[in-house]
Amino acid sequence: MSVSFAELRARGGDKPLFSAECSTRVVLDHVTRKWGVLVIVVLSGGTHRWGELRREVDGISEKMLGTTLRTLEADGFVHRETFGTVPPRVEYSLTNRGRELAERLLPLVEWVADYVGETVED
Amino acid sequence: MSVSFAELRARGGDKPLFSAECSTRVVLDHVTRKWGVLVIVVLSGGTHRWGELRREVDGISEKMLGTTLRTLEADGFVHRETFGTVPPRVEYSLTNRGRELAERLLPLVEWVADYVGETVED
DNA sequence: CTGTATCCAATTCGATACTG
DNA sequence: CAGTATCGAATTGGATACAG
Repeated sequence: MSVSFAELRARGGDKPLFSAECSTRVVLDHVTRKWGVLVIVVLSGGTHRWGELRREVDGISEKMLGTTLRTLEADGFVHRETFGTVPPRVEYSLTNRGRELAERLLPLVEWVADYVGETVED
Repeated sequence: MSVSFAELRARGGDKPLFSAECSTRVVLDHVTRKWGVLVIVVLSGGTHRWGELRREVDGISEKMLGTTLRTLEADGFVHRETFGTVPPRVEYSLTNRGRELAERLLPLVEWVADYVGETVED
C-alpha cells in the first residue's frame, strides 16, 4: 500500500483523523457523493455536453446534474465552456485537477465494479 | 491512468455507465458515503474497538457509527469480533476485501487532503 | 464498555413545470 | 438545448436516553 493510515495520521498531529471542521471533509464529501463520482468518471472519458451527461449518467435528474456540476465547478474539478450560439451549446470537461482526481477515483470504481458479483468468503 | 473510462464503459456494453439498478451503485454508495470512507481509513490503520473508533472518527454519532459499521460488515468489508467478557470488548477490523478497498481509498483521501489548501489556478 | 431505540432536524433527491 | 424554480418525499444525521 503506497499510502498508509499512519502517514495520513501524522499530518494531523495528535488530532482525530480529520477534525470535524476540516475542509478536507467538505471536498471529500462533494467528490464521493452519489452523483459526484459518476459525473467525474464520465467526464474522464472526455468532454460532454449537458444532454450527453444526462444520458450517460443513468437516472440523474436535471436538478442533481445541475447542482453536482456547479459544486464540482466551484471546487475546481470541472470546467464549463459556453458557446454563444442558438440553440445554446455548453461543454463540460475536467480541469487538470479534475483529471488528477479521476486518476484516483477510477481504480476505486473499477474495483468496486469487479467486487460486486463475486462471492464474499472472508 | 491505469484504468480508462472507455474500459469501464466497454464492460457495460452500450448502456449508460452504470444502470440505475446496478448493484455497483449500492456498494459504491456505502463505501463513499460520508462516514464510510473515514471508518475504513481508520480501520486500515489496524483493529479498533468501538470506543476508539468513536474518538478517532471525529464528530461521528453513536447512531451513525453503528449503522455504518453494520452496513460495511454486511458488505463484507469489516469484521466484527466479540469477546464474551464483562464489560464487553468488541473489536473491528478490515476483512481481506476491506483491505483491498482501503488500498484504493487511501490514495484518493490523501490526494484530496493535499489538494485542499492549495490554490486552484486551472 | 458496547451498543440500540426514539424522536426530531437537516439534507438530499426526484418529478414537474417553466424560461431564455 | 440548457438549464432554473418549486414542492414534497425520502433519506440522512444528531442528541438523548436507555439497556445488556
